[in-house]
Amino acid sequence: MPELAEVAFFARQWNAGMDASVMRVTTHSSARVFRESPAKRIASTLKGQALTEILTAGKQAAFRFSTDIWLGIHLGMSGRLFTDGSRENLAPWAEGDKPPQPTHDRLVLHMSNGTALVFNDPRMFGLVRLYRGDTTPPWWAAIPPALSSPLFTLDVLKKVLDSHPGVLLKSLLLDQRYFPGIGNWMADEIMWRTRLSPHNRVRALGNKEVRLLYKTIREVCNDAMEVVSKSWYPAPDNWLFNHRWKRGGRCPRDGASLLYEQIGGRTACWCEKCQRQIKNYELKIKN
DNA sequence: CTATTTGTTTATCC
DNA sequence: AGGATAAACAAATA
Repeated sequence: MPELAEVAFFARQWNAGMDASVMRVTTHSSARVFRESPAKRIASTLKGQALTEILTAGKQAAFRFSTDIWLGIHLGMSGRLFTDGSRENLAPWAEGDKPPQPTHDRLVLHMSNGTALVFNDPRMFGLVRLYRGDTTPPWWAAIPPALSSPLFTLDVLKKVLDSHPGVLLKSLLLDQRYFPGIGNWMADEIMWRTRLSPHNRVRALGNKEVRLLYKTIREVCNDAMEVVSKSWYPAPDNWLFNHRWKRGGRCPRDGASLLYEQIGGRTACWCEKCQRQIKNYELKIKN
């Protein structure tokens, strides 16, 4: 579930514990999410420390305690953050979906102000890790600048594209080394808004497409943050987003049936009618 | 029973 | 070397 804006939404839930300190920690200590940092060590380190800062970048969240303790959480495929008070009625599952089951709570921080901060992850592809230091952890500093920041320039994008000419564009968009926070739905949304078929390889893009891609990446990130990170969904109906989940969906632009295909190991949803395949370089030469 | 899933890493092959 | 593919991780859902 969680991509850029969903991660930001979930991380915000833990604001309820801001400035309070950790009284008690409960963990599902054998859980795979603790594969890098043992649950016991996390629990003993956090005890008595105050939550002082919440950060998100890409698909990752970091919680700073006191001054030099950093709790990093990656939500993986099914991870969620909430407080015990909102377990039943938080927006992501308020309408119909089952609330998170307590048996899937992997880490719970019982805070001095009475709130409990919960990390719940049924599938356990998520990751919890701990770091001590005066500055952000190495794995945090390694996350590239946000795609919405001034540091992500057209020139940066061009260099990334130049370094991977043979890759499917959609696959490249999923690469967290270059596009932090973009996941499967955002990548499909970007491809759809640029009217480029997911079968296009990077080298097929001309200058015009690269500029359009740049604008669209930023637009989708900004839209997602604007709509999702503060109040969750629904998304506007003129996004591909609303139409891509159930098979049989139709393109909001032209009403054509959406296609679902495995491309680059992931399910791509796209509209054959309005998303075009750019003629490849070899064909151009022959013509 | 089957196949599917909003993520990532690793192995393997071409 | 660069890139594709499958598998692995684990659990719910259709």
